[in-house]
Formats: sequence, C-alpha cells, structure tokens
Amino acid sequence: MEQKAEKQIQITLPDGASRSYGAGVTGLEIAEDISKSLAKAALAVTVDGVQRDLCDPIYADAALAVITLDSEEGLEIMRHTVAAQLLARAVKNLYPSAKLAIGPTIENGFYYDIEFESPLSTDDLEAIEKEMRKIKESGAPIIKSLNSKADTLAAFKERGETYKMDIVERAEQADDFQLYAQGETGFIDLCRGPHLPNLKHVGAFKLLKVAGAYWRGDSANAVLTRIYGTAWRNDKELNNYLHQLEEAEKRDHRKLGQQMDLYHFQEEAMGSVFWHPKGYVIYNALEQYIRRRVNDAGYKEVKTPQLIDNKLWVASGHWGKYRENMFVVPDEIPSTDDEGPVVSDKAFEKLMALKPMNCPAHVQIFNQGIKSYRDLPIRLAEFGCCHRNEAHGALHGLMRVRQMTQDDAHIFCREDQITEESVAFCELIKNVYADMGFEDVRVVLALRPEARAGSDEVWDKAEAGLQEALVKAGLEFEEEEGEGAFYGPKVEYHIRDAIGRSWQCGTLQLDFVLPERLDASYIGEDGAKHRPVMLHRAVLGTLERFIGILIESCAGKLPLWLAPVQCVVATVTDSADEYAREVFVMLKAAGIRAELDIRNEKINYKVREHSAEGKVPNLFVVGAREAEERTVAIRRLGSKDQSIENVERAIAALVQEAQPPF
RNA sequence: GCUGCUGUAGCUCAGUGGUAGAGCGCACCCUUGGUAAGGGUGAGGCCGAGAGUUCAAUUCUCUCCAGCAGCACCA
Repeated sequence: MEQKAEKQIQITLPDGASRSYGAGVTGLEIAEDISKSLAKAALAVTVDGVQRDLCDPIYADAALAVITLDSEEGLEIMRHTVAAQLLARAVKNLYPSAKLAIGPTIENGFYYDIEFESPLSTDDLEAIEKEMRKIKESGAPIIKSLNSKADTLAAFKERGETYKMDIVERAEQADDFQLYAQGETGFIDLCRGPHLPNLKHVGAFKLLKVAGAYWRGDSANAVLTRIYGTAWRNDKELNNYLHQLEEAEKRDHRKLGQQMDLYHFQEEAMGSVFWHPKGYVIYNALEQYIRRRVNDAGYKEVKTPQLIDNKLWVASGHWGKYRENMFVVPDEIPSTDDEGPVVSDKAFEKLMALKPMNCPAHVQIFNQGIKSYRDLPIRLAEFGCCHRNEAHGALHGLMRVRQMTQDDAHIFCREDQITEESVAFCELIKNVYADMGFEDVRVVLALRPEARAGSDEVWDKAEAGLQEALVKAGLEFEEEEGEGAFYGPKVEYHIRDAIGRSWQCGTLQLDFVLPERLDASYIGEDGAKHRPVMLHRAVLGTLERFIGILIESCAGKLPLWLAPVQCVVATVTDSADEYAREVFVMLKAAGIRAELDIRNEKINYKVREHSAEGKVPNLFVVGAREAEERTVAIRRLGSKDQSIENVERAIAALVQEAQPPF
C-alpha cells in the first residue's frame, strides 16, 4: 500500500494481529487493507479505545478496531449523524432562520435543540422527516475539516448560528474545531464526531415528538424546541422499537390504575391520590409488610403531627431553604362573612405548615427526656404523610405527587455506629427489593454539593462511611459528584418504570446538621453532652411511587400477596350459584380476597373480563359438575389450561401461596 | 414554573359556525351458555371554566384551570 511517510507505525487489531503502516495512515485505509467488504461497512474506528473518524490520520502505534453498524457503538454513531447531519440540515432547509444548538444521542435515539421563530408542533415533523429522507437519498459524503477558532466563529456568524458561536467561544481549545460538511451543500455542523463517512449508511429513522428544553439546561435561559427521534439499522428494528413503545404504554400505571379500579386523581385535589378499595389493598399490604420488616430490624414506629408551627421549620432550616415547596396555613379561625377576607392580616403572624418531611418531628421525640449513649442507636420509623408543593409540571401519576406517604425512619446514633447502621440498612433494602422482584436497581452515592453545611472533615467521614457500607453490602454503585443534600451525602436507589424512566425510591442520607440545629444530644460515656448523627432512610421511598413502579414492572399482574382480588369464583350457569356462594364464603373465611361472579353472562365473557381488565390471578370456575363433585376448575391468569381440584385443597393451596414473603 | 400538544357520555374516541355521534360499559329483556366479547331495547352530554368576535360559538380568538410529553426542580 501507499506509504504516507517514512516513519512506520504498528497498528494492533482486535484479533491481536499487528500490521505496519506509514505514519498518517487513516482508519479507512487500514480497513481497505484488511478487506474490501470491511472498508465498505466501516463507519468509524476506535484508536486506543477512542472513537475517531475514518478519515483521521494516525501518527503513532495504536490498537485499532473498525466500527460497523453491527455494534452498539456503530448504531450510536449513525444516530448521531441522523441528528447532526440529517435532522439539522433538513430543518435548516425548511426553516432557514432556525438556530441550531446541540444534538446528542440518547438511549434508543437522539434529539436536537433548535430555536425556531414560531412554535413547532408535532404536525410539522412529517415534513421535516420527508426532507430528511430526501437528503438521505442524496447520499452526500460527509466531509470533516479542522478549523481555527476564528474561522469557526466566522463560519457560524455568517450563518447566524448564535448558539454554535456561544459553544465555540466558551470552548477551552484554541483551534482544531471539527466541522462536518455535506459535500458542497454549504451545510456545516460543529461536532465532536465521529460521523458516518456517507449518508448512505443511515438506516431507518423516525421523528417522535417535540418538547421544550432550556438552553444549557438552565431555566433562566431561553427555551429551545427539542425534536426527539429514533434511528435503527433497518425498518424491522425500527418497527420493533415502535412496537415496544406501544407495549410500554399499555403498562403505564395511570392506565392500569384506572382499568383495574385502583385509584384516581381529580382537579380539586391535583397531585393527590384518591385510593379506591382495590388500590388501598395494595397500599395496606405493602405498609404491613414494611412494618414487619422494620420491626424486625429494631425500629420503633411513631406518628407525628401533620400541621406544625413554622417556628419548628425555621429552626430546622426548612423555612429558609424550602419554603416555596411547603403548604402554609394561617392559624386563625376563618371568617364566615361572604364579603370580607377569609382570614385577617394578623393571621399571617402565626403560620403553620403541613409537614414536608418527618425528620424535625422525629428529632422532637428524640429530644424528650435525656438520652444516654447506651440508648443509641434509636430508630424511629413512621409511615409519614407529607405534603410538598411541587412544581405543577413535575406531577406525574403516582410517581410524583403532592401528598405522599414515606416509609420513613430516622436513626439517631453515635459516629462510631454509622457504618454498622448503614450496612444494616443496605441489607434491609436488598432483602426488600428482592422480595419485590426488582433486579434492575441502580445505586448512586451522591457526594458533597458546592453549597453545603458542615466542615470538610465531617464530609470526608460521612462519605467514607457510606462508601464502606455499600462495599460491605456487596453493592455495585456509581458515584455522583455534587449531587448530595446540603446536610450530608446520600445513597439513592433508582428503579426504572415501564418506559425506561428512572425514579428514586429508597434512600439513605447522613445528616450532621439537623441534630445541631434542633439541639439533639445524648450523654456520652464521658458524662458530657454529644451530638448524635442522624440517618434519614426510606426503603420504598413513597408508597405511592413504589406502587406505581410495582404496577408497571409487572404490567398489573401483581404477585398474589399484593393482588387486590386474589380469586374470583365465577359460575358457568345459575344452577351453580348456590355452590359458588358456598365456595366464596369458604375463601373469605380462609382470608382470601375473593369476589363472586354469578352474573348472567357467559363464562367466556367472565374469563375475559377478570383476566384482561381485572388482572385477577386466580379464577375458580364452577358449574354443575364442580357443584356435584365439590371441586373447582382453577384457571390461572395468563394460562390457557385449567385444573380441577378439590375445593378444600384448592383453598388451602391458595392460602399457602398468598403468604407475604416476610 | 417553562415550551408544545390535548380537554366532547363512566371509558376510548369521531365530528360540526345553526346546542351532537360510535364502540365499550351501565339498566332492562331474551338467552342457561364449560374457559379471553351471545342477541335485542333503553337511559346517559352546560362539548374543561370564563370573556370576546358573530344574527348565531362545542367549533374561531384570548385568559384561566387541568391532563400529556419534555425541560427545570425533587431539601
């Protein structure tokens, strides 16, 4: 092959083979050297693990791998090109005054943030998509160039791309700005690359939705229009993905909650749940399960007031930092006069607030009487009902509500007990999540934020303590800088919902600040007063959110111990009504949540309704035969088969199976 | 809170500048049917709230409220 320079470099391929090339050889040339078909399929390369364009020259010995569309990396590069080249250019063609901001890839797709002169709606996507196809058909080569800061700025200034100029101006580098052009079309985009060498490699894509997003993610900045899309290797993969999205929609807890008659929301109490009888069964079963768990783990359950004078919130620091998210109530008897104001101006001199958290109240219990170091740790648990005035746009079904019940607890302990208590908590949460069948749990250790209370030594100690606990519990976790609470670092347990959105459920937070602010103390071995450390912790997080995630993760088919209706006795004809009643009574007596369906409907209809709508795990079908033989025909949810079983034995088995896991 | 979209029967959704329609559900009747929709009849709506344009508004415009998607927020 042609020698680019005298100096030779060694390129190591993934199979271990080593080849020699002149310095300055490109990834494409190497791919061509390996095989023609590989060169044709090549999208980019990795050089020592770093993604590079095919046209980038290589000057030193390196390990090289060719990226094709078969790999996840290749797919991501293709998506990136669809966003930055196809979508961006299509938008500029149709809306010349649009200003491009950024267009990264995300899981399963990509987006591009763009400023438009007039609002864009979903209906406009079709035209943009059509334009994208046109551009794709052109098969234009994508040409990369490296440019100085001045040239890059000039190029974007000419095009009125003020956001791109902002990015370049803020960049630390002096030059080597990568611009990608499409042949001679005049279109350019700034990008870290790599990109496809050619638009011909683009697979199947679809634009999905538009939404607003702040420039640089800051709500003080302008809102840009974000166009979301997805791209796949071929139509089959694309359709597969779109089908998946549809399926996920069917698992949405808001939809299932209505279908299964679990709960509802309405305007007059937005963001707060009306639990229906069936939904409240789940709620109660979960609460009782956690109650048994924390009892076993040495917690004492308490109940604290809903409405507390703001003096306490001032003292705890919530009033200063968090007031805008609290519901504040004047402590005055309201006037019944239709004309005048409901409360007087004076009423605002004494304010109360609905508690947004339980911790200050738990400190009040701790503070009653004098505590000795021998008393510690003290673990106070509460199914605390809290109110938070959340931003309206944040509300989301059961996942984000304004009134929530946490399976909250606070552990007051000595500093030397932090690790032990943290390890015990990690064990507890591991067991609970295992009982619930959650495997895809992401654990995050959130470290000190910029604005924080407490000295660096205290933070060092706190972070190390949590880290040690996580390691001891054998958990894999990610560390996130700056994400901790102002009063201490925290461990967060995130679980994904049906559509892949991640929600924080369990949490463990160390707090050295609140005991100080609320003057909690214990008498140490030395006879002197000491500050206890506070561990805030929740396993499920909030019952509301956890139930939402639970419903989505099992598509409404809850495990038997949580199922609102565990068994329906359904008759084939009314000749079995009497026997069905008898079976129903037996089930109730055995503690099974049962329903009786003796409606004048066909058995097909009943089976369909209880299965598809109610997600009832067990159907006992009874007809003349069963009444005669004192049996039931058991049909399990999701099964086509049925088994005939003696009624007493069937009920005994069901009772056995319906035992909670703890 | 910000941007965009949506709001019609209990639910899912059509539709129109002259105050409304379907399917499911519900009620009643027929049907007694053996494991994912048997048939008929009927009731049911201030077309999210308020204002404006118009002879006339559920329909067009504006404001508000709520929901949805995303962003920001989540002590």
